Amino acid sequence: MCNGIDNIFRDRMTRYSHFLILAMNCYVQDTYAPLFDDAFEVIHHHHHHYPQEIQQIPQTDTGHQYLPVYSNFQHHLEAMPESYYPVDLPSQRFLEPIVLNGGPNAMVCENLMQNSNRFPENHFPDFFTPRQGKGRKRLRLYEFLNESLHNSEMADCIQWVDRNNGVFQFISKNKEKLAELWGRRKGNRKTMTYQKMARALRNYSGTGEIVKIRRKLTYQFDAKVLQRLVCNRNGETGFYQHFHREREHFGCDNWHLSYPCNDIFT
DNA sequence: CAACCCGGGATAGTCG
DNA sequence: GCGACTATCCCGGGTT
Repeated sequence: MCNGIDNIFRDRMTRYSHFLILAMNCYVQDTYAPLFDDAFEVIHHHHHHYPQEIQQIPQTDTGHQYLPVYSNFQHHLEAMPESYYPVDLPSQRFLEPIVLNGGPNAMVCENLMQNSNRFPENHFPDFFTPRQGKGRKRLRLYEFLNESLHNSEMADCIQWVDRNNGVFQFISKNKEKLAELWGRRKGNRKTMTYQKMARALRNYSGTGEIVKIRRKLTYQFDAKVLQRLVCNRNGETGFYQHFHREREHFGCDNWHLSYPCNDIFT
């Protein structure tokens, strides 16, 4: 990476220092490896030239590093000042969350809050929003719909009518919500609507991935497409497998507060 | 009449 | 830079 870019990132790397372990935690899961390749190249370079700044990451006498518990990465970074996840540095794993209420840790709180306030608004999501850049296959609408159909939390938006034949139906009340999620997932500037999403679905009629059924809000996957999607899911390559691995990995009920997939991927 | 459906056509973003 | 592909966006109009 060139020096110019490195200079641009220099200040940012300091700001993000306490966030890096979180990023690395994702990195080792391999799902987001492409997203962080460049970032870690910069970090590595930065650490070589500015080790004193990286060392500003607060650390405790237990050898653990504290990361603030964040919520709502998607639009605004909100650090909760009293809740922190200790991170075991060698393994890069989150430990049980703790509450810091002053004492020797007050500095840690203050430091983290100070840093978190310096995060540029709407910049954090850039790190976590799964881009569809080089080397990553673009997410297709029908793949997103298939994902949603297998997500119980989306049952109020989309449901199988005849699962064996790939027939599904949008729920009228929440179809706009699903469309909005699709738009956000793609990183659209404007809000996706059901009407626009349905237009994209109608485009599939030409290629055959999905066809319209003569019933309200009802569509059908092509048999071959459906088979391929099932194979992909069984191959443990889908997002939700990753989603659940992360949940187990963090080993805590409120893991989503520090790694809010619900927001990231919607 | 509202909700849904349809398709044309311009435009945008990504990828090879 | 270019073309293919896919999706977005807007629209007018048809159907249920």
